[in-house]
Amino acid sequence: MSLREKKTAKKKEEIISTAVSIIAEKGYQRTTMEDIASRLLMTKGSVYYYFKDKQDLLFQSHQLLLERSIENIHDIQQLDIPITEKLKQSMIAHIDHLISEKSGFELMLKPEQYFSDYQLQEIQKLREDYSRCFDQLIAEGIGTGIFVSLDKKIVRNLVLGAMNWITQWYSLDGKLGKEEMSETISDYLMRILIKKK
Amino acid sequence: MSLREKKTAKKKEEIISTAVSIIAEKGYQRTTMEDIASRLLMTKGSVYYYFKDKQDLLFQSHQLLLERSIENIHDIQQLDIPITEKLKQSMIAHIDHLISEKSGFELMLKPEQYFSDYQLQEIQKLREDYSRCFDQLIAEGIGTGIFVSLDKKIVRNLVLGAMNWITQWYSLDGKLGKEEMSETISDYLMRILIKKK
Amino acid sequence: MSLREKKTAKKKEEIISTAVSIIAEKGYQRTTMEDIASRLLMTKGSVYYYFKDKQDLLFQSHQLLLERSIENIHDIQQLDIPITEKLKQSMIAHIDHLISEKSGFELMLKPEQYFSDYQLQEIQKLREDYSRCFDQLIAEGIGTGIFVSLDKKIVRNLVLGAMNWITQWYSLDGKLGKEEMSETISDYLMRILIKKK
Amino acid sequence: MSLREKKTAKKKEEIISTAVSIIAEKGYQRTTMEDIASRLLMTKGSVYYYFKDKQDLLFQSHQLLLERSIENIHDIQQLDIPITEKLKQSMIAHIDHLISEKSGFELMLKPEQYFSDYQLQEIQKLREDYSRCFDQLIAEGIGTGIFVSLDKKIVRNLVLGAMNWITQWYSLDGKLGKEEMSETISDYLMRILIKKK
DNA sequence: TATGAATGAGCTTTCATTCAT
DNA sequence: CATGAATGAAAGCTCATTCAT
Repeated sequence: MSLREKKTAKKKEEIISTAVSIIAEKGYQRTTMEDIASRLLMTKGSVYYYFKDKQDLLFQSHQLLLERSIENIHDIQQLDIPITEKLKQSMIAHIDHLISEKSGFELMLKPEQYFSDYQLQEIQKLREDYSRCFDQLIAEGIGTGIFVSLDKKIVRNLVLGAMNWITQWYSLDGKLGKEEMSETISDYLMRILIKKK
Repeated sequence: MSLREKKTAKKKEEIISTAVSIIAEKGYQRTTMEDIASRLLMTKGSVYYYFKDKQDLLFQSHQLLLERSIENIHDIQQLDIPITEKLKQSMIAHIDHLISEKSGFELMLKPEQYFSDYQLQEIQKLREDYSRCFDQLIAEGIGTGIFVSLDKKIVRNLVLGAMNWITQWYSLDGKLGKEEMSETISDYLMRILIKKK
Repeated sequence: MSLREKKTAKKKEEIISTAVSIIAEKGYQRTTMEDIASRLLMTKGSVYYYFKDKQDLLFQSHQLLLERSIENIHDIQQLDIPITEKLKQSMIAHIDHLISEKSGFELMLKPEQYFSDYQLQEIQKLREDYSRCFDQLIAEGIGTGIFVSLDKKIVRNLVLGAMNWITQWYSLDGKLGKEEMSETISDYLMRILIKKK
Repeated sequence: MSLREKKTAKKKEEIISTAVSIIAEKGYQRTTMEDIASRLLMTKGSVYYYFKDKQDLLFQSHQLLLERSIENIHDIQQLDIPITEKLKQSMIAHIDHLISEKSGFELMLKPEQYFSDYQLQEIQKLREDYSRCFDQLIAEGIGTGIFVSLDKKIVRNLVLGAMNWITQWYSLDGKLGKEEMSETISDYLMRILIKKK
């Protein structure tokens, strides 16, 4: 990658990161190109130099977030820890990611409204990658007899849903700190899978 | 209520119901007053005869849905069945409501972006009412020693989140029917609370 | 005039009087038929029973006000008092009328914007009638050598303009009462015409 | 001021000047942004690039006109001519300004209907500045014994009112030219103040 | 007569997008 | 590369007016 390309890439990431946070605050529709540009001390025109259009910016933003999430989970899967621990760590990572990015939760809801067919495919691929990570952990747990034998897709969806909802009710000023909260939540959710003696 | 008033009320409900379903499909911002009016074979002007502005229509729609949900739950609470059964039935009712209304999940996310201060208060009141129903069931279960003694607010939020997410992944064309699905999900979620033997 | 006709006439005057005062407050364009109807505890539809359209209501309102002004002046002209006194009284009557009606000063400005050709003619006729009264008084004063021989049309216009402007700056809470104010103003304006000794 | 800024400022003045003249013709409410834009061979959108909204355009227009009027009067006050002459020149300047700009007389009437609180304050400040100029001239004339000792605020208001009304009756096609007319009017109005021998 | 309901033309405003410089 | 300026399509909303009942 040439110096120029690096510079461009860096600028793009800068824009994406700003876009993500504004969109997370205000929602996609309510976020204007002007909002994004002005927070970056740029002009709208410049943003269009880096991104074809608003949707493209959105797409690349979403893509980046998903890729990072997947990396997080992959890293955890490499660790040499018990399966229950792996699943818990994955949950905690998911929660942390959500809270720190307050990421475009909105986009998760109706991606087909925001993305073109091609983009949608890419997004779906990434989502499936992500889901598969969880599925594998669950399957492994069931296989080794540690988890109850439930429908793994349903469990995965329930767990992800329960976690995604957190951004709606968790506020930092509450009594529980971020770490305790993640711990507690993952413990509670693990109860779905853990065998009763 | 006079005949006139009844007719007006009916028309309002008609509009609300159409609005709800279009907003559920396309999202609030993407739904135009024109969209709503034309599906009702009305003109925009007529819709404005019944609702002050778009936001007012949204507010009243959301309010109605919440009120209906609360009624559902209240009805279940009156039943003479064991606490576990009550909680399960409430979950099933919640899921059914979500699926049949495909209701504005979007609005649950950032109500402060959509509603005025006064409206927000009303909405919060209703939401709290609703949450409280679940909290009471959980508290009762813990009190009678049937449920594990977990933090009831957190459990409630996890359960609601897990259910709300359903609209994102559940499609009718799947293998499981609506009833089986609700059953399965509520069973799985009950596992969080049910004591291990 | 039958009873029915009388009732209708009375209702029309009621509407006109309300319309005049709201239009005086808010201006013609900003005044909606709804404003007028609701202050009368009527519905828009009813107002349309009495007046063809908004413009017609405006026209008849304006006409009525002008006719009343003309009557006032005519009455004064019949009095058996010196010419200077007659002119002063006329001024005072004009001022009183303005202040009590706060009447659609706005309409005086660009009648051609508000009225149809036919209506405009009627209005012009009345205005000329009114102006002529003043002109006659001035002409008489000049003829009898009491007033300086100035261009009577110009003087008349200056005097009327000076008076019409009053509504812009005179407020009842000032130090001068309504009567003193009319007195003072007419005195000052008479100075234009009164001969220097 | 950079070249860019100058260009922008010029464009703004261009828009203002067009807006002023259309508003003077048709009134504020009847003037649409489309009217203004199309006379400038622009699109509405472009006008909104320069002015926040219609009201803002109105405000800046009114402000500019007032500022120019004040400058005119200030210039005259600097001249080394007798007080009577100064007052007459000021009147003539006022009349000329009115006729050439046909300025938004409408706005003078009910500014509180058109402007926001902040804007109203600014406008009031300018109006007071302007009035004060006249007041000072009158006061000086009274002080030096050349003018009769009348209430200077009332005289000022009468004089301004008489002049403002001119736009209603003066038409260029009359027998008197613009200059003669201004001369005559100022002479007549001066008679209010000039001492009788 | 009176009215509730409906209509539609017209207006203000927003904003993604383009493009000459 | 960056930007100021311009554009135009679309949206929300208002309101005079009509009309069946």
